[in-house]
Amino acid sequence: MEKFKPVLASSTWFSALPPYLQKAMFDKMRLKHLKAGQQLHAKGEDGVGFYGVCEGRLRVVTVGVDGREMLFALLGPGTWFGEISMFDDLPRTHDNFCETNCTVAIIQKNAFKALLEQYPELYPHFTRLLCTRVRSAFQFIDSSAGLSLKHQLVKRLLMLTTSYGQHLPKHNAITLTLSQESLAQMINSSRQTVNQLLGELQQEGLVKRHYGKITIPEPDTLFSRYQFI
Amino acid sequence: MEKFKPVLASSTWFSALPPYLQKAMFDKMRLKHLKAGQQLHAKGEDGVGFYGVCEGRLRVVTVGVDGREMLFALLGPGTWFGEISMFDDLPRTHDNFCETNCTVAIIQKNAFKALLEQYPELYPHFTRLLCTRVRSAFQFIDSSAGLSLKHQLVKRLLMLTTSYGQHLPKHNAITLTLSQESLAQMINSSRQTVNQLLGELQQEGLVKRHYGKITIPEPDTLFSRYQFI
DNA sequence: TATACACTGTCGGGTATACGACAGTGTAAG
DNA sequence: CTTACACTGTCGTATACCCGACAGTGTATA
Repeated sequence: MEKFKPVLASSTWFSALPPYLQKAMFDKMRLKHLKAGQQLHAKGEDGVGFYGVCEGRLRVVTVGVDGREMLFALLGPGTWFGEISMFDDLPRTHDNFCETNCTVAIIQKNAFKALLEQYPELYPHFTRLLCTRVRSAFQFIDSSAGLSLKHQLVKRLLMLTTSYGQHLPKHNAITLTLSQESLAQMINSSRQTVNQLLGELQQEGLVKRHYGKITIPEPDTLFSRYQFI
Repeated sequence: MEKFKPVLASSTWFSALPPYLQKAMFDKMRLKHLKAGQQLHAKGEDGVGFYGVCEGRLRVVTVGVDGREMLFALLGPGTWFGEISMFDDLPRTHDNFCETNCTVAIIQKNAFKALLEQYPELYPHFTRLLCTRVRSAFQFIDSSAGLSLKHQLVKRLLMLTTSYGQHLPKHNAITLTLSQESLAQMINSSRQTVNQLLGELQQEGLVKRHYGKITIPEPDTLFSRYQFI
């Protein structure tokens, strides 16, 4: 447990909590280990807790009426999630699988509510968290509606660089570990089309394709080239 | 002012507030009148207040990089909005225009923060509101990603019936007042295609097309036919 | 080293949908 | 009644994208 505290505290959200609240939350946590491929929770289930990723990577997925599954987000170490069902007592919004072996910290619903009761000053912090959820959902909508696939792709790449590379200086090269297939699922496209578009971006010198990886030499350049116009 | 209180209280969110909190909020409100076409706020502006619609209808819009604008939501009487910028002090997320002449109630940011300070028991109510925002954003994403246009269209129609017809029994016919053009903007499609798809739905007996209106004789039937499968 | 497997790169045909064009129809104002 | 205008209904063409197919390449395991 002790060894994961720095990871959990690396979240920009969590690190804004005053130390005594961080401690209060740590005290309510329990660890859970999951194998690759295992499901943490399913869409429609009752939410049983609030989670933080200690190690490994989780896939957040929605499955459309046609059975195709869309990759909604990748959750890496230091990511907190699952608070929505804690506040409105409604079912989970997404399916959630382990991509690798994972360790997650859990604060059970009872413990969560007890925390809020004991420390009502937590509320402003959670409203902040909810606001970031809404804003990233809106950003997601912007990026998946009405734009050409190429723009969608670029936007998604930039979202991935900021969520994974937030501790790094932005002007450094960033290498994303994900297959073209996964990228395609994120923008509801096909692997072949993604390959094609990445090829174009590579010719423009904005990305490099590797086996199972994509590197972005200068995220800023990619941003300024495609975010506008 | 007095005459709009019942409208503002008809919101399911607001009506869940205990009477003394409703009164506290009413006391902080001021009315503002706007002409058709006028802009209430723009994406990127600082948020100056929390709003409630008294009369008229507002259009919430995002404009993509290609300049095409997407209709995000229609806000009718009894709708509350604008709380996100109140909590995280970041810019507004969308453009916001009056479709008709409108009257809106405003709680200025200062007054809003004072309210929260005086009545911290408001927090759980606002977390509830934020949760509904996140959930409806997720629903929006589900409905605009990876589904056939026909499914997207049906989902959007059903969303519109629930947001406008929430006081009516669900099994009654509902008539939506919006052009096929507006519908097309909502799902990032073209008027012609929407016309075509509505034609198919009409042949299936699920909707009727009128001049500037669409009626859905049995929302439940439409739901059960298209929400699944 | 050999074998299996996952991922990438590329081609070509099929399809959904955008978009221009134009005629028809409801509605409002003089 | 006439005129203007917004909205609807329906073509045909162009095109972006999906998807099957298959060869090539990186990575892991025995």
